[in-house]
Amino acid sequence: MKYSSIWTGAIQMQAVSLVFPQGDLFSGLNDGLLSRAEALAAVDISKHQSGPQPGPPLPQLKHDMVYHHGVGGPPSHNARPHQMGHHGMEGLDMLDPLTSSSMTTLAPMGESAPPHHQLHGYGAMNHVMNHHHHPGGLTHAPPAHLGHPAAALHPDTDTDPRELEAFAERFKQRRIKLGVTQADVGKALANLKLPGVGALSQSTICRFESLTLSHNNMIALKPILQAWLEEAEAQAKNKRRDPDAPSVLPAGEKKRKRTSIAAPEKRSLEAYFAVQPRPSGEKIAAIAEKLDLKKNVVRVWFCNQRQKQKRMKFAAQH
DNA sequence: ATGCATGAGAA
DNA sequence: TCTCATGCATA
Repeated sequence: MKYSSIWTGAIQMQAVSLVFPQGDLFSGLNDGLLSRAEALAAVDISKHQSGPQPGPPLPQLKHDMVYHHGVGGPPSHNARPHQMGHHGMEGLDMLDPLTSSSMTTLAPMGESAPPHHQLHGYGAMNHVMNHHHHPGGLTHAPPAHLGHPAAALHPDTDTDPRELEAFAERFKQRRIKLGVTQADVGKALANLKLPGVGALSQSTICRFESLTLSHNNMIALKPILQAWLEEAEAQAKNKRRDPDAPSVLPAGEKKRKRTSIAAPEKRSLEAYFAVQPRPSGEKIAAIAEKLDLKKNVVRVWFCNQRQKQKRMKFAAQH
């Protein structure tokens, strides 16, 4: 068995705050520069705030809060700046995956150019497309109710992060009490037959409970899950359940293969991300080549990374 | 519980 | 092309 921890040796070292000309690093995109950017970024990254990007206009500069895992814990959120796998000196003294190109560590992503059939077979997708207005930019601070509660009337209460957090917590507990799994909830949602609401995956339910969804997503899902919870508890109370189980398990669908990015490459990507969260297509291509990854893989990685930043899990928000 | 991915819709 | 909501696959 292999139970290797990715954070190979958390070599601690003083965080050296290096300053470097960011412009040069990416304007050229040379091997050396890339490596250097990676190395420097790896050390300097402490907490980047997505400031106004010089490139594309960001119409929806929302909040980007720190997140951390460690769900399942009490509602007490801990404030803690997230940190990536800090490794420090590899780029400075040694270990430079880009230039030395001796990354013989592992390369599980063997598919160089397979007939990528992107089918993901599964024909019951239902999107809870809700286009709410954005929280405006921040995660908090409901204006001011001038006196009356008005609980379910306006978004103030519904969008309150603390309310969501509280609900998620309650939801999880009661769900467990009912002896229902996250996957069960997901499927059961379809049985609720609420307009536009179908089944959801275990992933989504899990993320809801752990608040690892975007603020808007949380808000959209809350009423749905709340509805399920009430229904489920009602049935549990009556102790009855009609044995109608449509278990129409899909026969055999093609399996999607999950490419896994090795630790060294991942560290590089994180370093690049620290200096430029939104690299252009060309830069992505260059990075992909350097790391010997498919361009699409790199692109998607950046997309997902950006999404992560926007997730909930407001640590020091309130 | 979370990493990598898809797809629709917005820019 | 990016964002956003979601999901499959997997640690």
